[in-house]
Amino acid sequence: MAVSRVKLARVAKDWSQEDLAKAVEVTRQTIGLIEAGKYNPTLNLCLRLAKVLGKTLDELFWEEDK
Amino acid sequence: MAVSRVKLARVAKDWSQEDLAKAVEVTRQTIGLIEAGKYNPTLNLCLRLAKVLGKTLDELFWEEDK
DNA sequence: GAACAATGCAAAATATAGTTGACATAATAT
DNA sequence: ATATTATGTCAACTATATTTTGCATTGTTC
Repeated sequence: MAVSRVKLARVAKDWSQEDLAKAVEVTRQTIGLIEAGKYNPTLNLCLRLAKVLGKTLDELFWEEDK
Repeated sequence: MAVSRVKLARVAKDWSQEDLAKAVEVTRQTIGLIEAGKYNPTLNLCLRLAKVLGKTLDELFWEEDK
C-alpha cells in the first residue's frame, strides 16, 4: 500500500515522528500508527495535523474514487 | 455558532437525521451530536459522511482561518 | 386535538482512540 | 565499535467515540 501522505508531508518538513507528535500534542506511537494506516484518528487530530503540516484535510486524507 | 455544514448538506438532500445515520451506519444520536458540534467524529465516519452527502472532507469540515 | 415523524437530551454500557513505559532494531554519527 | 536518533511493536491502561434505551418536545397532518 502507498506511503501515507501524512508521512510524506512530515519528511518534507524534515521532522521526526516525535517532532510531529509534539506539534499536535499526541504521542509518537499515535503518529506511527496513523502513518502505518493502522488507525482511525479523530477529526480534531486530523485538523491539527493538517494545520501544522500546512495541508488541508483533503490533501492529507481524501481519496477520490469510489 | 453557525449551522453545521453536515446539517446543511443533509437538509439539502431532504434527509432526516435518521436517513443520514442509516446511510453511514451510525445511530441517529451520533448524527445529532455531530450536527450540534458537540462531537469529535473519527476520520472514517467523516469520510463516509462526505461520500454519501456528495461533498469532500474540506467542504464539510475544513476551516480556513487560524 | 389526537397521531405521528423528527429532533433533543441523558444515563449506562461497549468499542476503540490515544497514552505510558518498555524493549528491539536500523541508521547515522562520532 | 559505540553512542545517539528514529522507528516498530507490545501490553496494560485511560479517555472518549458510539451505542442502546428511553422519555420529552416540537412540528406537522388528519
